[in-house]
Amino acid sequence: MAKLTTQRQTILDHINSSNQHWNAVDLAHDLALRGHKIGIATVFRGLAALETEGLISSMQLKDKKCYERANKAHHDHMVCTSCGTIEEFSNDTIETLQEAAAADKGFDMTGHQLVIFGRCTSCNQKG
Amino acid sequence: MAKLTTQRQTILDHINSSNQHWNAVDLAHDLALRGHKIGIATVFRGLAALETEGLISSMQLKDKKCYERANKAHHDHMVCTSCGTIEEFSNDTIETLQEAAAADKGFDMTGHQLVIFGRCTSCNQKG
DNA sequence: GTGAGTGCAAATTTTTTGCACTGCG
DNA sequence: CGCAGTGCAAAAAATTTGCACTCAC
Repeated sequence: MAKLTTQRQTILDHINSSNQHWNAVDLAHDLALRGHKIGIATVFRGLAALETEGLISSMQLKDKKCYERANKAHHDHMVCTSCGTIEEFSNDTIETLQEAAAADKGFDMTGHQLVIFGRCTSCNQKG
Repeated sequence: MAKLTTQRQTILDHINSSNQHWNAVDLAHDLALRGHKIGIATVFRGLAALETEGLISSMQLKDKKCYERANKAHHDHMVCTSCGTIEEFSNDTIETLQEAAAADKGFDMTGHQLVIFGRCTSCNQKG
């Protein structure tokens, strides 16, 4: 069991008190703005430790890993390619079909990642 | 319309004549082994150009972009976390449900990425 | 000769690592 | 003391970019 140090507590609180998806760099920057200067390596290691403990979850985008609160039901993500907004959605049928597809190929499925790209409602309205 | 130079032709032929998923670095290395030394930047630019022309397709993993032949029906990927093998699968129902989920959120869906992680058959047998 | 393409090396970006140092039990 | 955690700076790894050079039309 990793230690929940002051820095990690700060990181955890910040993630828990927001509904956003944070990547290490942005989170470190935002914390610094609020007076919590934490070394970037500590943020990376802290996030990994918190995820290992199950205190936060993550999703991987091509260029960065984003962390979010853990107390949510499983869901997948929709990313707006225009403004970067991340929305969540879930569909049990899709989940089931994925398992079936894996079984069909003899895969012992351990996880999956489904990301839908597109333009969100507000970006669409802006043209 | 980009030019199909000697280098790009070489890259294209290599991808078309194999059923594998290539990332730029591995492809450049493999081509070099076969006597086709192409600068890594040229490989990156060539792959991007070929994809723009629709001559090859790609999938994005967290740490690298993999290119494959374009003359295939749409499919998603299953990646073995043990040996790195990439298998393909497709499921129309999943595709449809994704569109429905996007529409439900008011997203103008432009693409998606579904990757299933797990252990492939042969890795499972090895224990 | 003009513009796209090439190759090399330097720069970028995200994340990891080495290492000396700090803090708590 | 013993050790996990921290911070900084250097290292990795994939990809991009600046720039001089080459080549086909």
